[in-house]
Amino acid sequence: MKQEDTELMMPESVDDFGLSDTSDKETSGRASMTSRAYARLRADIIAGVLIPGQKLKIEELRQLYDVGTSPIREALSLLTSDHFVERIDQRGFRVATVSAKEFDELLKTRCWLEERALRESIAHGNASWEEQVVLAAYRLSRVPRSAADDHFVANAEWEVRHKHFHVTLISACDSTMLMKFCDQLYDQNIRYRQLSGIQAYPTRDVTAEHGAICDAVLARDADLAAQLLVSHYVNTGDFLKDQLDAY
Amino acid sequence: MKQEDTELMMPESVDDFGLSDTSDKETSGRASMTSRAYARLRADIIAGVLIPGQKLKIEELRQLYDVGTSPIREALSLLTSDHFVERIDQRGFRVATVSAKEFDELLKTRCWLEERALRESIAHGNASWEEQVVLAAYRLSRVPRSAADDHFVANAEWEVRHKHFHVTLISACDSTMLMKFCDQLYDQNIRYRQLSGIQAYPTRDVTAEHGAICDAVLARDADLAAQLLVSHYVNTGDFLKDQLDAY
DNA sequence: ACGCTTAAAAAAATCGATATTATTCCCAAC
DNA sequence: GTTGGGAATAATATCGATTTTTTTAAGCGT
Repeated sequence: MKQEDTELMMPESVDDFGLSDTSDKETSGRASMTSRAYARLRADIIAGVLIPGQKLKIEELRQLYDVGTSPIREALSLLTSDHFVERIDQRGFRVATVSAKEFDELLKTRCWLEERALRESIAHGNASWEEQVVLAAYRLSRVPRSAADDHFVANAEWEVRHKHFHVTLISACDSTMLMKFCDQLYDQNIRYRQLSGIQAYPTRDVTAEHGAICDAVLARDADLAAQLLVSHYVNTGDFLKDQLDAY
Repeated sequence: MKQEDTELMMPESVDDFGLSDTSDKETSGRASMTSRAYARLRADIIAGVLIPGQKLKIEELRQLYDVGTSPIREALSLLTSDHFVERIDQRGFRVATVSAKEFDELLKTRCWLEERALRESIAHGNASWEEQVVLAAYRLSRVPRSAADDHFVANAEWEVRHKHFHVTLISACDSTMLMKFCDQLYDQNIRYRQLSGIQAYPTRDVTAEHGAICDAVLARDADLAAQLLVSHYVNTGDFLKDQLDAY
């Protein structure tokens, strides 16, 4: 469980969904202006507060987040590399656009990368990794997917644990780079999930799917685990795709 | 041959090795300060002028490249996401460190991603893609690997065409994201190649390897093509690894 | 009314200065 | 001789103002 990411990250807003890994890092109230701007912008983009394609005017953001131009500009530069923001020649920044085509690519690419990462993890993971997987799966199962019983309301704690489960699955793949790519794609996917504005539970039993993946992993059945993981993503993807006509 | 990358890039220095894609973009002398700083810093890091781990003092860079602090800072932020620069808490920036372990991971990850991308390209590429591959292979073969006959001197034109060949191979994979990841890893790899300071030709016939890959691709033999491509990378990797003790 | 040129407004990019934070170095105390 | 405190120094992070560039609007002639 090493923490090699020195990048700036400091969760602040509630909609953050554990995307900025708050794990074992100094979570003191003190944070650089750049980090704060970065975290808030990112959260607002993922949450859909900032609409895809929307112009991001420096002066507006400056006043909104109450910081100078430099931190805003730096945060936007960082978000550009995360593909949450697009920089236009000499015309400033805007929220990254979304499209059904891009979502397809995203889903596909995630499957390719996560499958590879999972297979490597299964091949190389040790006992400690197994335990971490079990623990992450258990913790995820202990929390309801929705914050309300009758209709769907995103449960922040479930989001955090869900991400942690998926990160743990591939954490033994022995490639920091691959893990970072998967992380990036995961976050992109969450954005699409938010934007699709799902209101209803999916009908399938997501918890059972997680359990099945966990079992296959513990049995070191790479083919089965990979197949289950990919279906898990594709199913969720198809579910979202239906609600993604707006873009 | 679409150009979807709106990111800032503007080749300036000679050591650039075609890493910033100058393809069909406005290559006028006019470029933003940020782009210039970005391109030059990047080139200097890849070329090894800026040593791994070296502190990057804003004031120094400001004077060296003759721009204000903001563009420098923004360029460094961008390079941070490219993993060419590391940002340390509140202590500024430094050139990303290198290590044998990281190189191993890099090589491994490249193989995984490029194999997937190549297989997808072979599965989905059309006639136009085939023609582009042939053309890229031919152009690469028309230029010597070394600028000098007796000892090895990097040939900028070969570098450009080599990259273009590899980009073309996977250009039909239908995933912009995957292509970007591969691009990133390619550039990281070039940095390692530069740092290793190779002086001699590799004994194997690199041109022949490219030809073989091209043939397998045209025959739509995915297994063979993938195997050849991976060997190509692993061979080059092993060759470099031997000379990488310094770090 | 339409297109072209030009002026005014808005916004982005950049700069230089200030405030903040880390580092260094010296000196005293143990 | 080492350790700890605390200036002095150096470097970063941030801000507000200035310079360019782009966008909008207006004017003019056809």
